[in-house]
Amino acid sequence: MDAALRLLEDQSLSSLGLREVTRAVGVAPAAFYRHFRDLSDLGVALVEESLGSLHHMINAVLAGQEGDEERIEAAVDAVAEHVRRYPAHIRFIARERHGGVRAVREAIAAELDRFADEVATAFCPQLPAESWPPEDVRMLAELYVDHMVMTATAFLEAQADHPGAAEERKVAATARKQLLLISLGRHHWHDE
Amino acid sequence: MDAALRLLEDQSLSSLGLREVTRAVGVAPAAFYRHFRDLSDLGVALVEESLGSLHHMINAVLAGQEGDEERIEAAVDAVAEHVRRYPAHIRFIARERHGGVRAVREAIAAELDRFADEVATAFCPQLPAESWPPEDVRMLAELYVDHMVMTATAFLEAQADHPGAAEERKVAATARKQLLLISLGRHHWHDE
DNA sequence: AAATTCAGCGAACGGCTGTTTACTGAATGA
DNA sequence: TCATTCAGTAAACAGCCGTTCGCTGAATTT
Repeated sequence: MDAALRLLEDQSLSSLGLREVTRAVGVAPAAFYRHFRDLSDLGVALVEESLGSLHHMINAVLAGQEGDEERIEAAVDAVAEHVRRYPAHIRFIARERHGGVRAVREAIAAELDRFADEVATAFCPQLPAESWPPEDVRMLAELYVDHMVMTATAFLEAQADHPGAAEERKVAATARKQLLLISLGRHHWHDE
Repeated sequence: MDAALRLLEDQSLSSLGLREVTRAVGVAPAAFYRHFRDLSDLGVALVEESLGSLHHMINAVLAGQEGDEERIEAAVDAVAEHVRRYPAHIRFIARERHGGVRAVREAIAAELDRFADEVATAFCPQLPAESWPPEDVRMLAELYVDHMVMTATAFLEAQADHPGAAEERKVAATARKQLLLISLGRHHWHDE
């Protein structure tokens, strides 16, 4: 799986060859079948590995009980740190989220749906129930999850194009402002 | 290009074969080289075709001088209609935006940057200049562009999973609410 | 009318692909 | 201790891949 992740840094899963993977590991092609049925099978395994670590990070941020701006700061920093530590994982997710392998796409979509559930239940107690019906909470959670993915890929491109930290700081500043803007909207939701 | 777009509906560009394209057209493999140097060359041509039509649509919506909610309605409807009309185009963009072919990724990023420029200049006259420095206008424009792409791919998945119009209406409702929330945040930007 | 560009042709090139087969030796468990 | 699972092997299979070559006929230009 590590070898595959490395190869997937500059190609997509649907063009990855089985032999290519075994060659990178230093193993006979047939040995692949001892571990995976398919390349798409390997793909869904990589989805679980890649989104598992992100999952822990998200929960940690969600558990913090700070105010709006502190939480935004913590979330953006956590995403930045995660991207710095596991760039290949999140590159894989960004690439295959709409990629050519159906099973992998569906695995990612299901996992991101679970993320949205958790964000929704984390935000629910903080929102006045009379102006936040469940479907509105859900739409807010989806906005947050999509924005997180968006921000993560922006960090990725920043560190790919420009190893220096300048571009990275610009991405962080933009992400913070966008989250602040969403927070403002959230506070004025349904108050005419 | 039409044949390639058709083949790319269920695979990504980096796994598309030159012979595969020529076979779909009914032409000898060597004929490909009369039109494109590479498959990535074909890719950037497809980017221009795909984002060109979207471009016109966006400008039409931006030119409309209605109020907030009317503009949101018009924008979401226009995106929905566009996805219905050119699903393969926008699927291609979603897939290759973070795909395995560098040149294509860069072409898409450059084009979306131009989109953000246009959104920024369209919104600029409506925003009080004292609370909206240029970089804040830019971050707003990027949020809108990313949300548009996000919404378009959501429509795509809705019509792929469920040919009926029910799922599609749900996506539209969510997108409208998210844009409304962003509008609220925009109106309360920097007013403590 | 002659010359030139153009798009396409068939054939060939070495090289890489996924998958199956039967076999091997080490680790594991009863 | 003996049987079984486990991970890996080499070899072979047919088939597809991108690319190059010289040639052809139509369209276009001069």
